[in-house]
Parts: sequence; C-alpha cells; structure tokens
Amino acid sequence: MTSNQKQHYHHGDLYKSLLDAATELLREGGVEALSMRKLADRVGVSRMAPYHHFKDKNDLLCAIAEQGFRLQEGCLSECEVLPTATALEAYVLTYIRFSQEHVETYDLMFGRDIWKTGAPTESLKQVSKVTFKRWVDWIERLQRERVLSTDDSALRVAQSSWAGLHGLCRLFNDGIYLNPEDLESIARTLVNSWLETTSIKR
Amino acid sequence: MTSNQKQHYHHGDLYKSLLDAATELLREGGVEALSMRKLADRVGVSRMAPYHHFKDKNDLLCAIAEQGFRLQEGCLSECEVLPTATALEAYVLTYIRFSQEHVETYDLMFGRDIWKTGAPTESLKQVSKVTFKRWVDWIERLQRERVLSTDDSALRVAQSSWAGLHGLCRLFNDGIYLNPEDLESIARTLVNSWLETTSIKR
DNA sequence: ACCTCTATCTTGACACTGTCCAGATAATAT
DNA sequence: ATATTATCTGGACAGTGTCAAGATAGAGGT
Repeated sequence: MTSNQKQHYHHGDLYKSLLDAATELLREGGVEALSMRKLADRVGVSRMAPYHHFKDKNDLLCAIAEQGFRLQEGCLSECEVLPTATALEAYVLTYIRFSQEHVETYDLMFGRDIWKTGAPTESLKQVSKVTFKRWVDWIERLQRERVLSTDDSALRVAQSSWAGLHGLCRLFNDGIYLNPEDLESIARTLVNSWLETTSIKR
Repeated sequence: MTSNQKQHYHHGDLYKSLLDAATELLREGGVEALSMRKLADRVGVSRMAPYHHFKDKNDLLCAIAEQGFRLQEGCLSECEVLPTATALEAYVLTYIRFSQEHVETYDLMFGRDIWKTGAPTESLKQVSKVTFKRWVDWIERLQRERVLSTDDSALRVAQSSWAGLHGLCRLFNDGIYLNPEDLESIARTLVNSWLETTSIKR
C-alpha cells in the first residue's frame, strides 16, 4: 500500500466495482436478486473473489446501506438551510422522494435484513446514528421557533415524527399503499398533524 | 368431500398441521428460518406433501398472514366498544402489543415478502382491506366526536395516522429502535400529535 | 537479480433452498 | 370391482452462501 487503499492488483479496482455492480443488481431486482455469485459473475471474477473485500454478504449489504445514508445526507442537507416556514415540508418531500428513487437501498438502510436478521457494521451504526441526531437537532430548532409543539421532548417528537415518515415510505415501498398520487397528500396530512397551532396549518 | 373440507386422508389433517407448524417455525426464527423442507420434516411428511395444500411458499405465507389478521381483529375489536376518551389510546397500545407479541407474523402481514416480492392472495387482500376500512370508519367517528381534527378527510387522517403507528412498530420490530421502554412513551407522543386541540392533550 | 511475504483470486466441495416431474398409494365415486 | 381423483413420495435441477485448500502475482527486502 503506497498511497491509496489496496486496489490495482489483479482486477484493478474490485472493491468499487463490486459496490457499484451490487447497487445496480439491487436496483434491478431488489435484495433477493442480489446474490454473491451473480455479483461476482457480473464483475467478471470468480465466485469467492468478493469475499476478500467483503467479509460476508451482510458486510456487503451494510456497505451499500452506508453509501445510501451518505447519498441521503446529501439530499437532505439542502433543505436545512431553507427558511423555517418551508423547510419542514421540503425536508419531508425530499425524504420521501429519496425513498422512492432508491427503493431498494432505502429498504436496506432501514430493513430487518441488516438490523435484525443480520448484524449492522460498526461504521453503519455510526452513520445512521449521526443522521438521526441531525434530525433531532433540527426538531429542537423547530420547537424553539414555535413551529412544533413543545409538549414533548425533542427526542420524542423526533422519534414519533420519523416513525410517521418512515412508516409512510414503507407502506408505499412495500406495496401496501399503491397509488403514488396519494403520497404527497398523505404526507401533507402527516406534517399537518405535527404543527403546533391550527393557525399555521394550511 | 362429504361434510367438512378435504382432510382425513393419509395424514389426517395436514392443512391445519402445516399451518400450525409453520407459524411455530416462523415464531422461532423468522421467515428466513421457515423453509418448506423443514416444515414438511417437522410435520413428518415428505418434501412435496405441503404443495398439495399450498400452491407455493408464497401461498403458505399468505395463509399465515391471513390468520394473523383474524387474530389481530379479535384483539382490536375489544377496544372499539370502549368509551371514546380512552378508546384511542387503548387501540394504539393494543395494536403495538400485538405487533410485539407476534413480531414475525406482523412482519409477514405488512411486509414486502408478500405484498411486493410475492403476490398477496385474493382472500388476504380482502381481509386486510376490511381491517383497514374499520380503521377508517373509526377515525371518522372520532372526527365526528371532535377528538380528531377534521382539517383532512377521514381517509387521509386514517392513512397518515396508521403510517405512524405502523412505522413505529416496524422501527422496533426491525431492530432499529431498541429500547422497549421508550415505545409506550413514543406512542403517547404520536397519539398526542393526532388530537384536535391542546386542551384535550395530556 | 532473487527470494519471501502477503494480498488477491480460483476451484472444489458441502449443506442448504424452492419446486418441476413422474410415479406410488389410498380414499371415493360409479 | 373398477375407475377416478386426492394425496403423498423421491429423484432431479438450478439456485444459494461460504469453508478450505491451492494458484498467482505484485511489493519489499536483500
């Protein structure tokens, strides 16, 4: 290892190639279409080659999820600088849009495959924790600015509101609610329920 | 078929035995531990025997989910006769408790395994639709009684509130939120956000 | 230059999975 | 008794994740 990480051996840049191909496979057919063997095949290496870059299939999934968190972070951070009045709705819509444009990645990021059945990587746990903490901080700010109710702690409001947001995304992503036209409307009702006074409500 | 369905052949009552054993396997190790082969093995029949009672693995999962809906219905219906003041909170707590006591079944009932990846049975679709309709009807009643806001239609309120409830259950069931002590507290915050005026809020 | 070390990649093998297919068995209908 | 039909069995196939042992080849030290 001279300057970079550990690439440029036989294949050239297997780690990145694998991650890219895996994300592609995931997008094409969900997590059940993403097999280690197909992945190796697509990249053009043998069955076991990926195992020198990812300990497990779980490890690979965690890496994809982590990548997803970073991407999401990029999308959401744009909303936080907006003026308070429009920021919340923008945030929610951005969150929803991300979950729709990256259905399978979202499923991995918050799915039981990793968090319950498998075992989340240390770095994945950290990234997700940071993301959630930023949400709590933001809720706190909105409470200070009297946009959100202060009846409950910022943590509790953050948890329950995120539950709503997450639940909504899941219902659509999992194929339970089907009409995508309703999504925005439901989201508005949801945000409405968070707001402090009826006077602000639209 | 003389009087009952189609049992009492070689095994006696394979359909029910399979359903029971499958639910048991599910409870023991989640959906990934429930394999058709292990199931057949546990019941004491050959690999392919279950396929004469369930077209598919998907078909079996749908049957378990359907059974779950009926069980849930039984739990929830007890809350609807309660006086309005306490009914909502009781409903929510009952819903949450069910999802905790039947983690894997709940996952099947509202998971992508069936609704997106697989294909829900016609009867499963119907049962779930009826369950949701009862929720909407109840929301409507609570709106009439001024417990819930009438800013949005009963359908929208039902959708967004259920999203919250479902999202909360998922976060815990999928292993994202871990501290079960927080659950009730978050649930209260959630219900709080649904209520019409601050005067009613606790 | 060579030799060693270690990272990288390959192949064989194993124990699983869902389920198609062809046959065996047994209960029911005629 | 015979025919039909429901039920059950075992063989086979194409998948899966991954352990273990070996091949290859680039890097570092002499």
